[in-house]
Amino acid sequence: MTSRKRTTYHHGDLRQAVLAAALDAIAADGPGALSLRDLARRAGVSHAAPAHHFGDRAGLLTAIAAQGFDLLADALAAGTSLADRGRRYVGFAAGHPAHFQVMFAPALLRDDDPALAAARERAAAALRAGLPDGASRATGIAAWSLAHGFATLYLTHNVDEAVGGLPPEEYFDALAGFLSDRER
Amino acid sequence: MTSRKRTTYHHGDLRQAVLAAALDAIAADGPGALSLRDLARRAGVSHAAPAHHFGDRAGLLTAIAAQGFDLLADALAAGTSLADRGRRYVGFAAGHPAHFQVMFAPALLRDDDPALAAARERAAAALRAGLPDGASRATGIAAWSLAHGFATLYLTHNVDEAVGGLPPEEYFDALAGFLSDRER
DNA sequence: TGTACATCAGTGAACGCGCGTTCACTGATGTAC
DNA sequence: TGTACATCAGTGAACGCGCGTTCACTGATGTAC
Repeated sequence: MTSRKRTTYHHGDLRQAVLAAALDAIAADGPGALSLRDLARRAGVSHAAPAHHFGDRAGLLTAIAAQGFDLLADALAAGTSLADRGRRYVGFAAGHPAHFQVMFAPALLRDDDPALAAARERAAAALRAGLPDGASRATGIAAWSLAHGFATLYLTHNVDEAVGGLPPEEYFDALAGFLSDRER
Repeated sequence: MTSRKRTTYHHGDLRQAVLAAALDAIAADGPGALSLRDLARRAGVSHAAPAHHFGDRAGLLTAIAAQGFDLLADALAAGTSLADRGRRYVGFAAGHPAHFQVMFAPALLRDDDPALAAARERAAAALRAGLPDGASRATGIAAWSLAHGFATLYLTHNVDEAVGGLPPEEYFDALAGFLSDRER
């Protein structure tokens, strides 16, 4: 998302450009390294401009997290089974690593943001909807933990060797088989 | 770990004091917020002192991660079964949230640090040792993912409601039952 | 079609702040003799 | 037991830097008439 030189005074879609720059920066260096001035530089815009759209760092990260939960909800909605939703969960994390990191870094977010809460609830509903009828709450948490744990270990390079070059969601198919649908 | 007023010029064990202050700060605000000057303040010591022991922020966080992997290896070593090791994994995360966060934040660490690599390998060996004879590599990754995912979701307050006030490792006992020991 | 005006996005200079780093230093400790 | 000396931990003043924030501004856009 390197910006073409602007010829007009107005950017056109600075909000999107800043979001995209932020996702790049987070994927490269983690969310801790983010500064609004750096994003302005990346977007080719004056240093004070990003604050116009997001207020501050927490506002920007909160917007990213909300967008992430929305994307996750969308990805899960098309799932056909519990295992398929797990696969999609992992695919989302691998495809949107910056979103995923920020979504689960509560110290960086404005937890009281209504858009964030709404998106989070959409995603939670999509997760619940994947469970077979009559499944216990623990079943859902086990499935979520398995997918979330694998996604996290994958993103932190703790399972590179086992996964090899495979798309991680394919490797996850094998893992999903270990989850029995009732307690033993 | 609020420091008593020192009466001697030398601190005695500044290294430990800085580590303890760092763990407090990380547990409160996440590892991104950490600064060496702040830690010096918390430890009641001049601002340049922490650099004496750790070099810089990455050095300090790397030391914390290495210590964390050692503690994890110790905790796992006493485990008696795969489920018990899962329980201990979760107990470790809940009892050492700052260590746990830092251990799995590769962007913040010096990945080439030999002490870190050694501690990480100790922990990995302890994880592998928990598997039944002849278990597939996928079995191990499934078990690790389940425990790691639950620990992460717990620490990020995503399963507060389900866990209630229970120690999370107790709640995890129920989850471990969902993991069958062979692929279905 | 033209003009006036409100609104909004982005600018750029200025500020104060906390940070990491450097460096000459000082106080404490341990060891050699 | 005493003294000299090396080593090491911690000090504190100074520096330059990037940051967020503020503010008066300017350029572009849309709407009313």
